[in-house]
Amino acid sequence: MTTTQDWFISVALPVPLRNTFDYRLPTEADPTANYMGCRVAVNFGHQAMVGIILSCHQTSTYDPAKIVAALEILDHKPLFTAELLNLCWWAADYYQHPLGETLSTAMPTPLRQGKSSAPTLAAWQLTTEGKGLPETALKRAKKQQIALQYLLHNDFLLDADARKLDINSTTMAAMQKKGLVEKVERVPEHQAPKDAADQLLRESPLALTEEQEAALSQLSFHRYTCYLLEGATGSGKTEFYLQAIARTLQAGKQALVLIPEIGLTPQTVARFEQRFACSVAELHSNVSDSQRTNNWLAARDGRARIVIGTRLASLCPMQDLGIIIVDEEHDLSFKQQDGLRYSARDLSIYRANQLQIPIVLGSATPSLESFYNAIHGRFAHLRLTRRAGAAKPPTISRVDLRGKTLTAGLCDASVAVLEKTIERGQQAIVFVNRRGYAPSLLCHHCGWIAECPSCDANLTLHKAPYHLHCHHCDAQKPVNRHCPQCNSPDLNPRGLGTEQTEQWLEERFPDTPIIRIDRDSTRQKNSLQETLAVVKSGKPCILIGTQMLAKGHHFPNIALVVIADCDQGLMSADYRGPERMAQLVIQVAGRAGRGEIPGQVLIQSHSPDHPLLDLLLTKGYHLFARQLLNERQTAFLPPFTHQCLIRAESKRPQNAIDFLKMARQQLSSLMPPSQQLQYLGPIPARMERVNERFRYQLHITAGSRKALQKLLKEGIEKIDQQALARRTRWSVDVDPQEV
DNA sequence: AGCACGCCGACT
DNA sequence: GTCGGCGTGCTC
Repeated sequence: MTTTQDWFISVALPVPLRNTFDYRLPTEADPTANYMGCRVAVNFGHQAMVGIILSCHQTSTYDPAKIVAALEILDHKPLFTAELLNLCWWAADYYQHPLGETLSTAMPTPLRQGKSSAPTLAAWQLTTEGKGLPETALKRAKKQQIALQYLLHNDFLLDADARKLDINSTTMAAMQKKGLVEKVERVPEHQAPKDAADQLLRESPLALTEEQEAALSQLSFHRYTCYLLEGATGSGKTEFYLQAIARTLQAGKQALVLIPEIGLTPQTVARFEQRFACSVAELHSNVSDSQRTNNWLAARDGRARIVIGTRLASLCPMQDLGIIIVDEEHDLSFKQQDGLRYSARDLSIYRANQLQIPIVLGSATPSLESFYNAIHGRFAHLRLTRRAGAAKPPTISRVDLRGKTLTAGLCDASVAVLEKTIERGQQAIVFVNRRGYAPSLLCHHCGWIAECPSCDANLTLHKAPYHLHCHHCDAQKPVNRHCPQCNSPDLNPRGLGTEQTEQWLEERFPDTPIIRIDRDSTRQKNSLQETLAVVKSGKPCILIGTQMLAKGHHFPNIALVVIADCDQGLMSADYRGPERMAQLVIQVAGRAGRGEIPGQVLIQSHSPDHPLLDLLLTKGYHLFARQLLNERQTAFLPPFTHQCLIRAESKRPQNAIDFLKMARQQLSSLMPPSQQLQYLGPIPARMERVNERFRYQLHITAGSRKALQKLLKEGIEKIDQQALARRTRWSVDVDPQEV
């Protein structure tokens, strides 16, 4: 006779430790049950924590006398399916991150904190008073009457169904005030909605072009293939996704759609909801914690048929996943930049492979990694070359800035074209890649520049409100009236920011709406959608914005796009600069001329003859990408090699440097440098000091991914054992995006 | 990561 | 005489 006391569970806890911890099963638990993937509350050290049960066994390698009982098992049904657990295990391993923290990042915050995982749905129920009403009551409030009639025939009105009946929350609130209805929590029924095809679709699909049809016919739904879907803006990528998903849903399986971090994209979601009658669950940071939890659980239970979200959605449990779509796969936001530094794209490729399902990476400007994989046959290459409908590709021209006077970042020639565009009643976009008024404040007399006291960075001048702002540590201070060095009052803004262009254009085009879209403007106004309504109305206006504006919004009346400065990408110290520049140019060009209007793109540059820019504009992204790949191959750079970056930071610079020296020594004693393995560092990070902390890094470049993984697995373990490792704040970044 | 324990400086 | 600085060690 065994009791729960004889059973041990291995628990992963959200601590930066690379081992798991054994506990005894709580006495009330059932030793025959399978608790793998369930949360468990435990005492750990001096505090209570929530961990994930990894396994259950009758022996432990830890001294049994020291093992205490876990407090309580928190889930009836595992939060982590075997599939998700395997995925997280892989991620923890590949990205060298502790498993407990990895599992923790996969969960929505309330679940992390131990809140109940019993999924509930908000619903409305009639009160006794409400039940007494005749069906014909509430004639004067149409929406309320519809709700009443529904409730007289059904026990509950789910919030989700209310939306389908076009009844909003104010209607229900009004009825609640009258005492007719009350709010209740309903446990969702376990339906397996394998609807017939005609019930899945809310609208009929668009007719496919020959090209789309051909691409779609290449998809196989019953085994793993990674497809690179390369298609220009407007070539119908989304329709391709929609029809691929429809076929997946018909087969009774779920779809996962990953999109870049939303700057301006509720549109994508709307498009999915418009097409499909089944439930679409959103998972991104604009969804409230409780809603996110509900959606996460709905995905696990199969109630959500389509999950659409940002990179965090890639770590969501799916009951029966049938396809993964990664839209704008080249987008940097798919790589997490702290904690578990995972790439949602790469993780999803692994996931699709494990599940033996298709995955589609879509982009007009594929990342060099994906492009390389497509060329070498690891990915299936699908191409959509034609713009759907009447839209023609825009004309792209370069504006030589050499020797030209610039006003608010624009030269006379560009302003003249802007003017003509507005006169024709059309809309224009001006891209400026820095927010604020000017990236620095300079003393004209002695050359002093306003610097951040905590970072190696200049302070950015903002005018609305008027202050100096550090974009790296967020410090803010009032603008100096006199130079602190020479007391001269002659302090001038230097360089260009979005506010400056906005201000000048407002003076230059007093009768035209000037709309600025960047992180500052969207933070202040919650009414982004209203602002955008002006744009959608099609009336002449000028939009000014950072990259944010380039991401997936569709404005039909944009005739002109001006890129104020594309030189930064060309001159960048980061070897990925040109790739980014090209992606921006092509993406931005896609904003121009999507309706009937022919588009025009002006690229302002001080080096308009730069060979890479020339190649991109005359030969297109494909040949440009091939050229970059050649350069990368010669330079022993990704995707021909694989990199890892070990970062360390400390208030005392020597501390971080010493740690990295030790790390390098440990690693190179395992695998000495060779032609196939290079170490570089410790070297200062691009910005050495941020927020009073000094940052250094060690670069490791390896010819093979396998070798790099082996080195890291063994090396990190050794590094971890050193005393220095505990004193230093350090992290590992496998496949870094930013070097 | 947290948190406690522990051993040295400026304060009521 | 104490409050509190952060170095070191530990967590099943």
